[in-house]
Amino acid sequence: MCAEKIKYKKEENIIEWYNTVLTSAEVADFSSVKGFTVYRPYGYRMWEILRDALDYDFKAEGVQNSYFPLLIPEKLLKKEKEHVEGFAPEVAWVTKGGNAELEEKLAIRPTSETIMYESYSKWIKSYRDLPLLLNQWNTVVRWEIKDTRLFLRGKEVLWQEGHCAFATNEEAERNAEKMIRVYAKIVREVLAVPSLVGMKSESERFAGAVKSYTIETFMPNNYALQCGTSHNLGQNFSKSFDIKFLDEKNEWHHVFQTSWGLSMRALGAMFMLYGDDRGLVLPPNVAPTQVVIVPILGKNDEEILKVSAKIVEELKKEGLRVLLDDRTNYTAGWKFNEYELKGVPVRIDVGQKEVASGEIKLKIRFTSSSEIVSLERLKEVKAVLNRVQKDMLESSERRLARVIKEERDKESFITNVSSAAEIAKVAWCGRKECEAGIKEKTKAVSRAISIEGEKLIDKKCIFCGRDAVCDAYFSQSY
RNA sequence: GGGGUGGUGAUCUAGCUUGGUAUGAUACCAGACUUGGGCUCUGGAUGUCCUGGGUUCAAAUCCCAGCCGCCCCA
Repeated sequence: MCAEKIKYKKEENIIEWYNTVLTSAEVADFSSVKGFTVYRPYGYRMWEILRDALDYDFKAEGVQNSYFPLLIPEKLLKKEKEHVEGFAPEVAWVTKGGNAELEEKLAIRPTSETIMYESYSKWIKSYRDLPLLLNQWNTVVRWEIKDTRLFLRGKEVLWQEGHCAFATNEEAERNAEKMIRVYAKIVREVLAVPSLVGMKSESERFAGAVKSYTIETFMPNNYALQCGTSHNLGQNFSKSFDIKFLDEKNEWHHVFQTSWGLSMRALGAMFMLYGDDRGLVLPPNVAPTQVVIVPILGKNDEEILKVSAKIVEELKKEGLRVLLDDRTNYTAGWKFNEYELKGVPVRIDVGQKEVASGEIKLKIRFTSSSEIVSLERLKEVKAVLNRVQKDMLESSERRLARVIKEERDKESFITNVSSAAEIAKVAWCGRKECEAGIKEKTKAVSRAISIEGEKLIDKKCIFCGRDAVCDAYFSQSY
């Protein structure tokens, strides 16, 4: 309803552009609680679509949904040392219940490992109870000091967290890697966002994990954005929380665990990647409205509306998400701009011309081009949407491939990473001290360590010159 | 922590130097007209001018104190 003109250009002021586009497209809004976002129906619908796709794959892996409490007692949170040290600075606390001070303050979950694993220790007694594969869709609160960006950085995050327990390290490792690949696949297929899949370095690893996997996507300015993570927790938590099982030989063992999460941030990455100066550009697979029909009224209205309704009906039969905007209090031109702002992938105008010719034009948001389809062959619309989805993904893949550069020269590496001219792929020693040195020089950290098993592009670490043990990607991060 | 800058109907904003009871646009409501790229017209509703104090016949405007926001640097 409030389509204000976008006064900012994406290239000139991406932050203002981003905020204006998301708020005026009615995706999200700011609330009076600083750092907390309101997700409006149009934006929430996209989350639902992404969520359903993920949930489907989780269930295919045998994962079940569950729900654990929002509040975590302080001593429970403190049970795993590294974990609490990692999260302590950004935990929000509840200290009062009604008027009474609580005896023990309660943390609003920054993540649910601790509260869930307390239950796990009660539920897991035998090898027959394993694997335990649970997920929950919820929100977590992290009191980050840095300023808020809709979807990308907020104090309350909508996400899912999966928490699995296994009898062996091998199973846990397989699960952690499997889930990161599920994330990469869904983000790619639904959001048309390509990502780098890899492992986190020691200093970037999740607090309490043995190994962390990540999918990293990239903003238009080449800054990396972590979109999803999957952790092999080893036995760190099972030892702190005493999660043990008896095996076939009647011997006690601590379980091996994983946790993995993907948040709404992935949508933010998609908005950033595809939006333009006219507004959002949504990939068809995540668009709440895939096709909008705008009747051009004036003369022969009855006929025009009849044809419009028929198109809607046909497209719905094809399983498409269609909207007919027959409001009379807005002009056609107003609607054109409105749906471009909202990023609707395909628009069909139905006026006298179309009624007379029996042909309609599909206006494609992503390419700003048109395509003629006969009213008799509306099934083709679906194919057009699929092609748009594919084109979008391919364009981003090409861009990502262009931005990643293999660096062999230290000075060139420092220069190019410092200025965010590229994402550097380098041979690296993997040491914490070395990463700290790189960070000091370039302000960049490692985003992912390759797990694709390709050969090292060089034998010596790009930065410190010691023996390299991995290929790593370095870039500025959001 | 240091420096800068700002706070005016729902939103953006003019007015502030030189005090005289707040301007314009958008959005909103009603009606008419219109609909092929953000129509037009008429009418309407909406203000603790950040807060408190001071000066003055009179303060959005000047003075003092405070609160809040944003930007830059550490």
